[in-house]
Order: sequence, then C-alpha cells, then structure tokens
Amino acid sequence: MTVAISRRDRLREETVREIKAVARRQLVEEGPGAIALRGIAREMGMTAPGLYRYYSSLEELIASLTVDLYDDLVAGMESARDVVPLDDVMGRLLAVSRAFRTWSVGHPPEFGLIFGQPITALSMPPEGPAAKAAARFGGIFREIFGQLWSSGLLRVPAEDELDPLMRRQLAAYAKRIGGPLPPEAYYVFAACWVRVYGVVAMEVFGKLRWVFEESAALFETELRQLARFLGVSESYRPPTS
Amino acid sequence: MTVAISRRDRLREETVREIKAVARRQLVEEGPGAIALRGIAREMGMTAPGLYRYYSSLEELIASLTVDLYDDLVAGMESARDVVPLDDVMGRLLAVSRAFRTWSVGHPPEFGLIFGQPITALSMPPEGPAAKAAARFGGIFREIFGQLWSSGLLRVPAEDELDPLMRRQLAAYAKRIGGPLPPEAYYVFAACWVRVYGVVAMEVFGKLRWVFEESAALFETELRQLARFLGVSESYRPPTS
DNA sequence: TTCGCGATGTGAACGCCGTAAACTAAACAT
DNA sequence: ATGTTTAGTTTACGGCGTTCACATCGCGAA
Repeated sequence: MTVAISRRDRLREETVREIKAVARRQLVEEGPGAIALRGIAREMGMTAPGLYRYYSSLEELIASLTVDLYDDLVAGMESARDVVPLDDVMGRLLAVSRAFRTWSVGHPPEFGLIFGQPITALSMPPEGPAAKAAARFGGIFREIFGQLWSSGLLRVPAEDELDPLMRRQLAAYAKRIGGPLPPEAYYVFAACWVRVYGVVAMEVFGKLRWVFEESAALFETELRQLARFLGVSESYRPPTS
Repeated sequence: MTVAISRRDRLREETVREIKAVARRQLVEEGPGAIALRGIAREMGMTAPGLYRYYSSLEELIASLTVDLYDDLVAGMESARDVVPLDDVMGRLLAVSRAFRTWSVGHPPEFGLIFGQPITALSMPPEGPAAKAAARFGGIFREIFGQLWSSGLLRVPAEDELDPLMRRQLAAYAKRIGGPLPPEAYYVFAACWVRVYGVVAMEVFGKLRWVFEESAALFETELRQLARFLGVSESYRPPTS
C-alpha cells in the first residue's frame, strides 16, 4: 500500500502550493483585486501562460484559494474547540465562535474573500470543492447545535411562533440534513449565525469604527446575549485569556 | 437671487449625470469589477481620457457613485419613515429598517459597494463626501433612537453591565456627538444596527441560501427580537403590506 | 537503450484596462 | 477681436487575462 507518488506529481504539488502561497500573499498585501496571474508568475520566475497548466483560469485559482482559506479557518476553530471538554457543549460553542472572530479580525482580506460579497463571475457549483469547504465550516457550528439539542439545553420556539413560510423552508432543510433536530432548532441556529456573522463582518469591514476602535467587548456582549437567546444564559463564561 | 448657472455648467452637470448613470448600469449588469473608464467612455461615444475632465481617477468616480447610492438609499428610508406618524417612534424605526432591507435586497451590487468589504485603494477621507453620506445614513437611525430615548421608551443597560473599555469608547462617542443620549444608549444603538446589518448582508450576499430561499420572515423575527431587546416588544407591528 | 509521448513551460499576439502628455477646437470673458 | 479656460482627441506606456504555436524535458515502453 505504498503511496507511489511519482516525482513529477511531487513537483507539481509543490508548484501548486507555491502558486497559492504567492496568490495569498498578494491578496493580503495588495488587496483582493491585486491577485494577478502575471504577477504570480513573475514572482515565481516563470511566465503567465505556464500557470494554465495548473488552473484553467484566474477564477479557478481564486476558488481554489478560498478552499485553503476555509481549511485554515476551520483548523483554527477545531483546535480551539478541542481544548474544551466534550461535555461542556456551550463552552465549545463559545470557543469556536471566538476562534471565528479571532481568525477573521486577524485576516481581513481572507475574510472578505470568503464572507464578503461574492465575486460575480466566480462560479461556485453547489457540489464543487468551495461549497464543500463552506459546508465543513458550517458543520462545526451545526454539530455543536446538535449536541446542545441532545443535551436538552436548547430552547427552541414553539412551532406556531414561526412564520409558516419560514417554517416550511426550515422543515425542508431539516429533512435534507436528516438529523434529529426539529426545524425550529435550525431557526435558532440560523439566527445565532446571523448575529455572529454580523458583528464580525462589521468589525472586519471597519463599519463600527465610528464608535469603536476595538470591538472585542461588543462581540462578547453579543455572545452573552446569544447564550440568553439559546436559553442557557447561565452557562456563558468570559474568555479565559 | 437668480441661480445664474451658465450653459457650460449645465452641460457639465448633465455629462456628470450620464457618467454616473452608465457606471451604475455597469455595476448592476456586469458586476463591481466591470466599472471601467474605457467602457463608460465607449458607451457615451467619447474617449477615456476625456473623463479625466470630470474625475481625477476611476476611484474617485466610484467614490462619487457611492455617494449617489447612499442618497438613493437614504431617500427610500426617509419616505418610508415619513408615512408613519411622528409620535409612533417605534413604527418609524421599523419602517426605516424595512426600507433598508427592501432597498438592499433589491440592489445587491449597490449594497455590496456601500456595505461590503471596502475597496482597499478607495481612499475615503473622514471628512469627504462619502463619509458625509454615510453619516447621513446613520443619522436616520440615530435620530430615531434619540426620539426613543426622549420618549423614555429605550431600555439601556446599567453602566456597570458594560465592559469598561467599551464604555469609554461609547462615552467618547457620546461626547463627540453631543446629544442628550447617555453612552449606554449608543451601545443599544450599535447592537441593533449590527443585527440589522448582519441579517441583511447575509441575505444579500446569499449566505443564507443553504436554508432560506426567502429571508423576509427571518428579518421580521429579528425585528421582533430587536423590539424586545429595546424593551418595547409590545410596540412591534408586522409590516402593513 | 532508444523511442515516443505527455507534461511543462516559453514567446508572440489579441484585446482589454488606467493613466499621462501633447495637442486641437470650441466656448467664454474682456 | 483677442486671449484664456474648458472639453475633448490622439498617441503612448505598462499591466492585465487568455490563446496558440512551439520548444523541451522526464518517463514509461519497446
């Protein structure tokens, strides 16, 4: 069962890695619009058309880069989650949420590429690698919500409290996923994610600077509100560090 | 007191209007990256360098376009607000919030330009027209919050419930603005705006489509939660239309 | 060991782009 | 009528994504 990767394949993989590394450096240092095939090639000591042996277009390169960024973010969230005991479900939710914010405010251009306005021309097929990476990201939160539910900690609204159309879509999603969670739980899930995304996106995009230089405290108050919204306000804990 | 606008100035103004109209059409139909001086000039039957008589760079043209977009949005919010009686302050807040969402979901590229990740190279001086337009937009919400406060409807957290650093920044902002609102009220203001922005941005950017085809109902539940957060949950009213 | 082929990369070219400089022509003020 | 400001063009430079024809090298098979 040796892997038997040929020498050519190793070189190719190394080239791919370098391409994406240079592209990410351009993204970080020169902004999202500065990712350029010619620039990457120049920095690598080759010519632009050569890159077409690795990606069929600039778009595809960027799409592949977003997968790496998702993986980076997911790794950070998982390692933050895994230092919290398995039975402290709310502690795990707080940990991954804080890891999400930490990564995001530490990597604004990367955050913008993943969570900002989608590049119009960037085709993201629902079954493509980018969509899979996004699903892995969402899965981290969803798994914890599942554990919250099975621990009986999750307070969900009654069925008739939700708009009927919304509940139909929630039910369709619950069926598609096939887990034990009721549709109402996915409303709570979506509402939580919307709030976490909102405060982080505004901070990363600088839309809060009219009042806050530093928004970490606002994020924490949002987390506390979130714990109350989930019905487990007593299990909120401030960050350890 | 005649205006005495010269013929040249009228023509110039008309040209400026056409430039921005064509630029906006490109933004809407071809995406944010498609706004191009050469394309605009071609469509107008002139050559690209001629546009430098009106804007010193493409960036400045885009900055000027964002001001128009803000004005468009602000006009929609104000007219929605002004059909609600002056004494129904919460009704006005709901009206402008819904108008914000309606405009945003109806104009995704425009929303992205204003509220998405800032174009890195786009210099927005704090005293420039773009910043003023943004302040006009925020002022709509802030004015209503002021009226909520003077009506005694606004429930704000106690001073010691807030993080000290956050409270310092809030106090600095309150002083800068100089209104009658206490710092804690601006926390409530920021928290509300963050939630409204979050749900609208996610909807516009398509980040909720994994569960919702249509997010209007989620937005309404967020508004209801917001009314509860403000301490006036009984004054929430569903949209009239 | 040699042959052939696929993988990798180059060079030239096409049509875009923003922008600067020199120049022309029209409109305006005096 | 003259001089000046304004609006626009032509030309040019460098950068971009992408295509195509061509070269070269590594590697498996005869």
